[in-house]
Amino acid sequence: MPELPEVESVRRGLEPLILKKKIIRAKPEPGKCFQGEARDIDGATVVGLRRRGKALIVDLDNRKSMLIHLRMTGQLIWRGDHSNFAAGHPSKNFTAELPNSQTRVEFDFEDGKLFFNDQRKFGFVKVLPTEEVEQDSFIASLGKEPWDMQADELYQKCQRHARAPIKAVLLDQKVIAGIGNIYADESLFYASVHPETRAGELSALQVAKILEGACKVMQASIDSGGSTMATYIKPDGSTGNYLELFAQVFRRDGETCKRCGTEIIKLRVAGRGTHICPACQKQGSVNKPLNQERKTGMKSNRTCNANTSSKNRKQQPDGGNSAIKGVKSD
DNA sequence: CTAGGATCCTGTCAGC
DNA sequence: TGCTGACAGGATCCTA
Repeated sequence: MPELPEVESVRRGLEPLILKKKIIRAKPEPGKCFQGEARDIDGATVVGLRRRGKALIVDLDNRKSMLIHLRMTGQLIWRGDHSNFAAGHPSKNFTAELPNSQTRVEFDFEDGKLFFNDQRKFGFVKVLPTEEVEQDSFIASLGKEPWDMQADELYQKCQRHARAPIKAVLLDQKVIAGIGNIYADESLFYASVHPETRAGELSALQVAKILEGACKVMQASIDSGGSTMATYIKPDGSTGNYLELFAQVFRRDGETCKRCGTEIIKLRVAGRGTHICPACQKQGSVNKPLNQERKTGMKSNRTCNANTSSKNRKQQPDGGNSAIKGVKSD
């Protein structure tokens, strides 16, 4: 499920491949996945690739732009004469023969083809005048990028959504842009906050910690390439899960917490599958944050908090570690 | 106004 | 083996 780091990986990966290149022809499949006029793209040259939240914006030299949203299962796959690149929702399409049944738009360039694939048709490519991109209803309503947001600003927004579970607030793109289900879970684990905690009950310190977690986890994911072909297809040709590179809780239910060894569990919060360490993220522990800590000293859930200073926190637990669990290596 | 549920869509997988 | 239903979850729409 492409979130901010995945879209940023798409942007960075595609930029050297299609910037200043001419789109000879756009071939959209009929349906909602393509909005606007394909002929506005034909013959245009790409002059910029931008990202806002989870949206990718491709600017063309004819004052038109393409607003691309991958939603849940979208992918952008480049097949060039001299290069290949794929990113977005990891799937067999990264290496499959294209176009296929999931191809929604095909862009013919002079030296390659770009495929917009989307299994579930939730994503879209929208062609509109460049000057109208900022006024697009989705773009205009987006909150700030995590790294542009101050902790107290997020705290104020939490107060505004005081009765909503913090996870729902984090997923709200109007509050903060780019966080999806994966990074919401990871950020909350980082901050040792239970996802069902009402946003208004969080201390300013906890909100700051959540924001710090979001920035760190997403940055680490961007640095490792997000869900690109390179992270999905292992060097030996087998398919792995890019989440293994950084996920502490997401989709790790049944496995043990890397901090305390407790079994990760899955629950449903805000209508989403949600993964937590029940020991590190205790519900209600937020109601008495500081004074209880001071009184009782190191409680069990406090030990999980040990990585306040990122010093002892290794970026990537790679190197043939135990994180590689269900992946068949045969 | 907010919170929460249904909706869109298709492929996968568990269970019968 | 083959069918059915639950599930995946980003954003929007609708309801209370």
